[in-house]
Amino acid sequence: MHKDHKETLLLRDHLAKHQLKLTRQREHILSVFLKMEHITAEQMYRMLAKKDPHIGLATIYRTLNLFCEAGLAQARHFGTQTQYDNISHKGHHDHLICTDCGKIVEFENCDIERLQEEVARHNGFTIKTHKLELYGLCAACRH
Amino acid sequence: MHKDHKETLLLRDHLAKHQLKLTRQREHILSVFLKMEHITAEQMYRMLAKKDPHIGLATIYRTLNLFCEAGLAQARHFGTQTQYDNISHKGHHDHLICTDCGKIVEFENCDIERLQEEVARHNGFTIKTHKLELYGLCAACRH
DNA sequence: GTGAAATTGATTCACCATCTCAATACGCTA
DNA sequence: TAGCGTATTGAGATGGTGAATCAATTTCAC
Repeated sequence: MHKDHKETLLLRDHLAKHQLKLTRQREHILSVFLKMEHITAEQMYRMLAKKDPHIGLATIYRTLNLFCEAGLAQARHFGTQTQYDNISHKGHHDHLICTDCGKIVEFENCDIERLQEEVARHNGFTIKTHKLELYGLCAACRH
Repeated sequence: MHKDHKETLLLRDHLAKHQLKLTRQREHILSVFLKMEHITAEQMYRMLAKKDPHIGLATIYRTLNLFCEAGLAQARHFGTQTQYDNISHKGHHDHLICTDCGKIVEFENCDIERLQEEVARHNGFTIKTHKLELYGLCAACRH
């Protein structure tokens, strides 16, 4: 008996509800996507090139947007590119960025997240995701 | 006696320290920028067209990036465009953004800022600035 | 299996931001 | 304030991301 991921079922469900079809390409893209916390279309393209060299970039963009509509992914603009975050990876990371040497430290802080929820509720918003970046000097560059 | 904005002095200081020059274009762009809380290069271009029709888009992009380096502005990618935020509008650094209609609510939360300092100190960083964006649905778009 | 309808992928397109480079403006020095 | 070295400008070219096009192909309900 073959057991599918929760996300696979979610996708099948979305496809069925919208008269969409399950294709070889969509399966391959999903299987790569589920392994990653976040990915860009270009990254996906390079990763797929090994197994299935003929999947076009257009299909990847379309499919990642489909994942967003199906509730599996979330698009986030980071620099000039779009990152597609895997929603099922709940551990969000925020970034400390050194403006001098470019070093990046990832962190997570529950108290901050709780306060964010509070702010959002106070303004009538329901948060889906967030981006927090702290810019400054790391210990090494302060001297 | 002519009294300059704090931001004008900050810009002059940055220019002097980096062997850069104060030009008519930079002055015009600064004067428009200071009136706004945030602006895109395109918006700036249209606003300047009235007074100084021959300022090129390239110059606007270069100058807004210069403002970022001088600590006057902060770039933020929203949708496909880049917003340049006026940092001097203190207490309006952070944003609640509706992913459906694009509505932006600005907020400030001292507790969050204090926790950010704490996280930074814990990692040996000294914060100069930060960027916090919460994405979700506003009250109207939730239904 | 058959056929209507969705999907694919090579390519083109649209858009934003940056780069190029000759012409020009700034500002230091005398 | 004139002269000069250097930064800046602006028009256009360039690059890079993501979306649109459309003929050929694949899926799936029957």
